[in-house]
Amino acid sequence: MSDRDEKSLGQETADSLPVNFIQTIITEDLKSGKNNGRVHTRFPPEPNGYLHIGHAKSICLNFGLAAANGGICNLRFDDTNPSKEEIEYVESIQDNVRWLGFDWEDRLYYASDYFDQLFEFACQLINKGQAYVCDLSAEEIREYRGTLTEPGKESPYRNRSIEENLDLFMRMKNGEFPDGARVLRAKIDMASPNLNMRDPVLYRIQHAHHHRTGDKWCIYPMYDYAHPLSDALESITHSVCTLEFADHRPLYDWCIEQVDYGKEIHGRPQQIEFARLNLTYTVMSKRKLRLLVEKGVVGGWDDPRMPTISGLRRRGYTPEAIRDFCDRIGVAKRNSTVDIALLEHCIREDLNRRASRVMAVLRPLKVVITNYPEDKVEWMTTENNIEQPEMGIREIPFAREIYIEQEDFMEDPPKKFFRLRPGGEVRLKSAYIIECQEVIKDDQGRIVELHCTYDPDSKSGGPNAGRRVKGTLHWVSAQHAIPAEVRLYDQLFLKENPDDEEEGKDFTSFLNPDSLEVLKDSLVEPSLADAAVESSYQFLRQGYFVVDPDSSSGKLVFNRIVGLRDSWAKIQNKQG
RNA sequence: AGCCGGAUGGUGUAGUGGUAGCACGACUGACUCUGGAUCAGUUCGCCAGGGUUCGAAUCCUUGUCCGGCUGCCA
Repeated sequence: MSDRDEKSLGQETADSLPVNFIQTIITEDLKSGKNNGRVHTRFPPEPNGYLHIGHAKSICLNFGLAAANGGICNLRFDDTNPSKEEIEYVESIQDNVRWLGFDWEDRLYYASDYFDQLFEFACQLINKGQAYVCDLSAEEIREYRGTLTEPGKESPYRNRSIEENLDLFMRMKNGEFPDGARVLRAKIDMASPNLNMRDPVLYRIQHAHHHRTGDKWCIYPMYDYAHPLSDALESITHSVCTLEFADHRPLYDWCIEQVDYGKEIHGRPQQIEFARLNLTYTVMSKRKLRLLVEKGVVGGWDDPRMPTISGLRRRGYTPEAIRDFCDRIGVAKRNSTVDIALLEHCIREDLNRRASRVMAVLRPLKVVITNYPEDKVEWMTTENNIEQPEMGIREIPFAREIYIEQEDFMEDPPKKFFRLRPGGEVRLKSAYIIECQEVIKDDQGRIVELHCTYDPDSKSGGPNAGRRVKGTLHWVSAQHAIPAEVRLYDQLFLKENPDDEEEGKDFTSFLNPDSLEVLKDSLVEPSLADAAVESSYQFLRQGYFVVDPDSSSGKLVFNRIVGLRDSWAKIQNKQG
């Protein structure tokens, strides 16, 4: 593991990476002796969808902060709404967090673990006169709440007796009332400028089957009530969440303050908000991602074009690259949109170091080397990673008939085209220099084959290999190459900010129709025959590719993770 | 309109009263049996006005702009 990898796991933060404002708060807390020097964070996903790269930021932050300060981090499922949550999601979330490289050890919790205590706490609030059962309908509650500028008005049920509230709440719990008939509300302040404090709902009736508690409950606590108290019960010290919860912090604090959950032993958690991650050319909301899955725009939550952890994994991103990315984007309170190019940089940097170089021809063009013996096969030596000599060398077969990339030949090339042209010379990587003698075309005038000659004196590694030509091409031997399917992925959206939905358009109208191109007739060098699923390679001169789980014995499928930086493409763009 | 946040190069992020830095991108050039990688270099910034101060991105003030909040979602 590199230095950076260790750092991002939090074992080492002292050097290089700038300290974020949350670490500053923790450092001060540690100095002042707050929480007895404990640092305890949590990652609290709701199991209603797959995790995405934005969650990775939160995961790295929470686990990283804990580890960097000698603390611990819990994984807790915020499963307070059974109508939206599923077991599939709790499993995928655990997989994702583990795969990213984080370990919650024995601290896997569910908000539903606390339903009994949460119920007791609610009774406690009722007994203190700080909560009441309200019979207003959802619409009435909305009307009574007032607006941003006008205060709300008190519910007619606000001053029920403690006994009546207790009785009603118990009967809510016992299933005597239908969904929506009554709620339990906190008695705070209907005139508060903060709408969250205008007697917020604490419990609602929902006759729904819960994936963990089954049919035991038909009342479920709201996030604003369950979250602070779950934090408290887990002795969380720093409860890190995203910006939109800042307005809820007074309510968070109210719950912590009013409920007697054992502050002496559990302490008081502090909520701290940071800005969620946005990425160019992608959407991040679970709702929109789910829509893409449900409408079949993509193949599933793990489609390689999705910004989900599962999607990135299948695309070929590594945990190291994702953690590095999360380290680099920083943590602040200002909303911002990170350039997707930074994510791509991170995976290129990681794979450049680790991936073996191999030869693969995506769109094959046949080349016959006319002066090369018919039956001869030479095994050429080539390095697995020229910058990492310890990764070793391997042998690749060379013969009279080979394939090169279609785009590496032009009959009438523009300026600065360093590849093969009629009468031109080019080196075949780790083999010989060849010269193009003849272009063979079919009836329609399409180029189907090239006849070339090779310079026997130019063999790579040989005594006379020093002769230089401008271009070097990758290739595969026709008789040895194995077929492969290659899936070329591109951005899912054409618009930099797909959330910016202009008049009448929704984000799906910005979808990139060419976000996936499937190549069925690609050819790869024979050493790849047994390539394992999820192993990644650099296809020389082209990019990084990973073996997709759709592969089976005899049928290799590769996903393009990311292309190499391509200065030729830039030149072409400039030339128009 | 009320409350809460926030404004530093193209993007992200440091700097907390003393020379505005780092990363990504872009652009030059060197090197190259990957038009990759690497190396060297260039370009570009403190939202605006006023004030405090020897000195302000930083403190005060006024304004502007941006984001969030009116679920029995989280």
